[in-house]
Amino acid sequence: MKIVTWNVNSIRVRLPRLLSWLERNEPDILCLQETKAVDLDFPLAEIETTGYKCIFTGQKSYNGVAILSRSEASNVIKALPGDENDQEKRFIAAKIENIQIINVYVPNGSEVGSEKYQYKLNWYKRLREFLNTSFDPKEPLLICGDFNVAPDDRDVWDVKQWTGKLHFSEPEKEAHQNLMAWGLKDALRLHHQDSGIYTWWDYRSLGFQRGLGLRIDHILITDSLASRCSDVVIDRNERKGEKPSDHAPVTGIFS
DNA sequence: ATGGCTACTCCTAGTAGA
Repeated sequence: MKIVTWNVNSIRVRLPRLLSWLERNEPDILCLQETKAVDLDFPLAEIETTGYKCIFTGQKSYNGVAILSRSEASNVIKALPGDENDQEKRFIAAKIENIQIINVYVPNGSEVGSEKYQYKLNWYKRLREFLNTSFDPKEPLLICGDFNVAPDDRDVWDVKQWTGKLHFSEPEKEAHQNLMAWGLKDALRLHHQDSGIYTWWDYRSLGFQRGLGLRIDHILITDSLASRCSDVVIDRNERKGEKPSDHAPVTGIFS
């Protein structure tokens, strides 16, 4: 069973690549972030022709999340509790194939110390509270997405350069650790310990060509799923060629 | 030393991303 997270950076621009990727990789569940389309503009018909079911919530210009799946999703939730009126569409969750799936696009944070940075830290905190009140870490639960945090020194291309910077500041890393402490494991780190494994590369600065990236897209799983997880693979090839997203798809493989 | 690109919008310049 393959469960994927991919920040597509506009589902409309990325649709040809998305459809091609689906056909070649046949994931069971695909969590997308930054769809950047209101629900009326979401390319549902094109996706449904592939045979995938799809749930989504979007807004104009920014954010937006979706889950594609082979089998039907149930218990769909499209906002964190209390955020039902928040314009920022960053959260979608559902039960699929007996696994509780939570797909998130954590706020970027803009600048350390800014209002948006506080919103990011607070968003993390509310996500943790949602887990506390809604689920049990003994359940098979997977939370994935673009977390906009590089968890440790191995996940940035230059520790010295990134120290204290957005995505790698101590409060952000603590917020991420606090989320994990609910009872989650970083699926990729169950299988790979190397530094320099990235999921995002800046369009500017030729980041990809120079090997300068960050690992900010994660698949976090409870123990009962960790025991079923045989590997996590990052599709770096998808960052190449015509009109790539700046993020690569990250695939968790489960028995 | 800087900044580079991409995608968005009541669109051709300003905002945001990370």
